[in-house]
Amino acid sequence: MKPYCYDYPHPAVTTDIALFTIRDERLAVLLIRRGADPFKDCWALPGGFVEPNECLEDGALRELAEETGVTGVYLEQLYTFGKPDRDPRERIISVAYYALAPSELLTPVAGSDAAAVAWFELDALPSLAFDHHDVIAMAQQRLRAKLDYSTVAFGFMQPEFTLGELQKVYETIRGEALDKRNFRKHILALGLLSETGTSRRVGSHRPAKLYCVEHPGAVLYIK
Amino acid sequence: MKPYCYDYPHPAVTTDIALFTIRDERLAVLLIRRGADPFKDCWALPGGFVEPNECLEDGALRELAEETGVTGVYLEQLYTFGKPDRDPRERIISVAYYALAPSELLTPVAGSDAAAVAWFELDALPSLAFDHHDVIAMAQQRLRAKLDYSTVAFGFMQPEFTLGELQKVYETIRGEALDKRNFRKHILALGLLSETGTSRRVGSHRPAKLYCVEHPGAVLYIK
DNA sequence: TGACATAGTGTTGTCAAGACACTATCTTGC
DNA sequence: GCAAGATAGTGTCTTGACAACACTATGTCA
Repeated sequence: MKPYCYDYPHPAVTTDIALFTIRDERLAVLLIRRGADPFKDCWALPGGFVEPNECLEDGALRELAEETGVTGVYLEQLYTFGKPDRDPRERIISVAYYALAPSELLTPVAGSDAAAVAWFELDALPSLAFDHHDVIAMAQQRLRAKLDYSTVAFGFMQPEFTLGELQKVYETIRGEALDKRNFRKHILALGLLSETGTSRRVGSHRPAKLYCVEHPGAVLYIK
Repeated sequence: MKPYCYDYPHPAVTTDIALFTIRDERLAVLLIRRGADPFKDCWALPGGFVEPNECLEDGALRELAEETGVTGVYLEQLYTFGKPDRDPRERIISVAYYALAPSELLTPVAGSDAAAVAWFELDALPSLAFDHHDVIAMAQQRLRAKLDYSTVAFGFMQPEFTLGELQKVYETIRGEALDKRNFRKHILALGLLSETGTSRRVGSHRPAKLYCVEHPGAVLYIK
C-alpha cells in the first residue's frame, strides 16, 4: 500500500523555483495557481518533489518545465528551507532556486499540477502558499547583491541587446536611475561584451549598437 | 519492521558542518573519524540525519554538539548537495553549513558516532568521506569572499581581542600580509569595535589595547 | 525641415585604498 | 640599569575608482 519504507522517518524534498524576468521595466516573478491541495487555487512558486535519480538542479529544471513550459533559463541555488511545519502534509524540505530569463523568449503555459501560470510584479504579489513569500524575498535580496559583484544581470538579456536595454535592467533591479556615461564606461571596462556589428532600430530615433556576451553561461565574479 | 512508509520514495536528509577555526596562524577545519559504515574509520565532516521535528539549523548544531562536544559557534547555511549517488547507502541530500569559532574556546571531544575528533589544517587534509572535500572547498571560498564585504572574521575572535590578533585572522584567510596602518584605519572606520579600556600583556613587548564587537551576533554587510 | 526621442561620447572632482617609516612600551638578559 | 628585541601604535602622500555633469549624432514622424 505504501511501498517505500525506511527504518527512520524521512522528510520529503522538493525544489521551488523563483523565475524572475523584467516586464515593462518591472521585476516580475512567475507563479502558478495550484491545482491540488494543499493550498489549492492559491498562487505559489513552481516546484515539486525531487525524483530518486535526478540531482537537485535537474529536478528544479524539470518541475519548471512541467508546470510552466519554461526551459533554457539561468538557474542558481538560493537556500534550503526546512522549518518542520512549513508544509501541512508532512515534513517537507525545500531546496529553493532562483532563475533568470528575458521575458521575450518565454511563453509560459500551465502544465501538470498548475491550473494557471502568470507573471506578477514583485511589488504586487498575491497571497502565496507555504513560505513562498520568504523565498521570493530572499531571492530578490540575493539578486540585488549579486548585481554589484557579478554578471547576473546578463541572465535577463536576449542573446543580442543594446547598452540602453542593459542599463534599464540594472535600474529596474536597483530601483534607481543610473548615469548613462558612467554605466557604459563601467560595463564596457569589464571586457565581457563585444559589438555584433549590427544595430537595432526601434522607435523614431537613432538606432543602437547591438552587443553580445563573450562567454555566455559563465557567471563571473567581478572586481 | 521498517515502520516509516510513504507513497513515493523519500530521500534522507542530513546536515554537514564545516567548523573552521584558526590555529597557529593556519585555517583549520574540525573532522571526525567515522565510527560506522559507510566510510568507517575515514575522516569526515561532523553531521547527521535531521530529526523530524527540528529545523535544519538546529539539526546542524545538535549534530555538531553530539559528535564533537562543540557549542556556541557562529553558523550559516552554505549549500545543499544532492547528487543521487553521493552516498552509497541510499539517496541522501545534505544541507551543508559552515561554522566559525575561536579555537581557544573549544575543546572538541569525540562523541556518538565519532571515533575521534581532530583539527586539520586546510592545506593538509586527509582523504575524506563522501563529497566532503567539495563542501570544504566551497566553504573556504565563501569565507574568503565574505571577508571583503561582511564581518564574518569576527566569528573567529574571542570576546576581547587586539587589533593585531584580528589582523592575523584576516591575513590567514586571505593568505597574504596586510599593512598594519591601513588595516587599523579600515577596521576602526567601520565603527563596530570599541575599546574595552583594558589591555593584554603577552610576550616581552608593549601590551595591546583590547577591543570588543559592539553588536556581537550581527553579521553585517559592509560598504 | 523642424520637433522629438534615444544613442553615443570626456573631463573633472572627490574619496577610498595602498604605499610607506618611525616612535612607544614592555620584557629579558647582561 | 641599560641595551636589545619584539610588538603596539600613529600620519601623509599618491593613486585609482566612482560620481557628477552636457552636448552632439542619428534616426522617425508630422
